[in-house]
Amino acid sequence: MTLSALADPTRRAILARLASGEASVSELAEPFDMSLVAVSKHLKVLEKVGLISKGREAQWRPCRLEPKPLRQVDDWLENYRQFWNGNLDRLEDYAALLQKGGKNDPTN
Amino acid sequence: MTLSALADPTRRAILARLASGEASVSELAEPFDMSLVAVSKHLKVLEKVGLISKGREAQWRPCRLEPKPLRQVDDWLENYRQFWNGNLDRLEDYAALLQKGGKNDPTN
DNA sequence: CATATATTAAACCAATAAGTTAATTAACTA
DNA sequence: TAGTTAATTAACTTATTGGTTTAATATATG
Repeated sequence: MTLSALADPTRRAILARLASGEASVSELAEPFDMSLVAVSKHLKVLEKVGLISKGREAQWRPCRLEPKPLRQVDDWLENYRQFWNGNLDRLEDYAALLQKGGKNDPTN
Repeated sequence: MTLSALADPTRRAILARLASGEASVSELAEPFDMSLVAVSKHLKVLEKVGLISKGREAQWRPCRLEPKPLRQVDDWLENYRQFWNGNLDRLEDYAALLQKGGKNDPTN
């Protein structure tokens, strides 16, 4: 679910924008060449998987980044990180490591 | 692309399997309750984004995990890692700054 | 050669995703 | 109260996705 939400470039751009602070729906929509409604739907997707939360301030719904799902992706990646930053070269070693501390898939 | 490929649980399970060593298409398909053809298509998706590569050995196509795209995801996550492994909740601090009319740089 | 095995290709189908426009709800403002 | 702004809901269209079954392509072996 989280990874599907992250699969869309518009949604990733929204997250990047929110990394520099809260923004309302129309502020978030402004850079994109699509309707406000479309952006609102993207925000709903992000909200459903917990990547953002929305507040209420008069008629605005300030959105903010919620990092927990991203941290879960990071945790999931941990299973594979040994493949590129490790000193290991052989698959058998990876297997041993994964047997020992492998995490299950937290992202679906 | 990469994230869309990772969005499917079957494909993530395939990657997890390949983390413990090469496997043929039918070996990879065995655990799943779907046709071999379906798994073959999943492998094609993974191959297209570079998450796996296929060799040739007689009539078998041994698949192996290719870590580069995963490392790119890891690099992308780096932009957000500050939000959860820092010693302070930057988002809440940033919100507080905005309330006071503070400046606009979340990275210092 | 004939047949079995491993895999891919082609054609098809149902469900989902991403977008649209039009209508609706809610809150502020003159 | 009337009108404007912010955002969501509803209904719809089109493209993509994930699966199916059947057919084709290689490769190995009796």
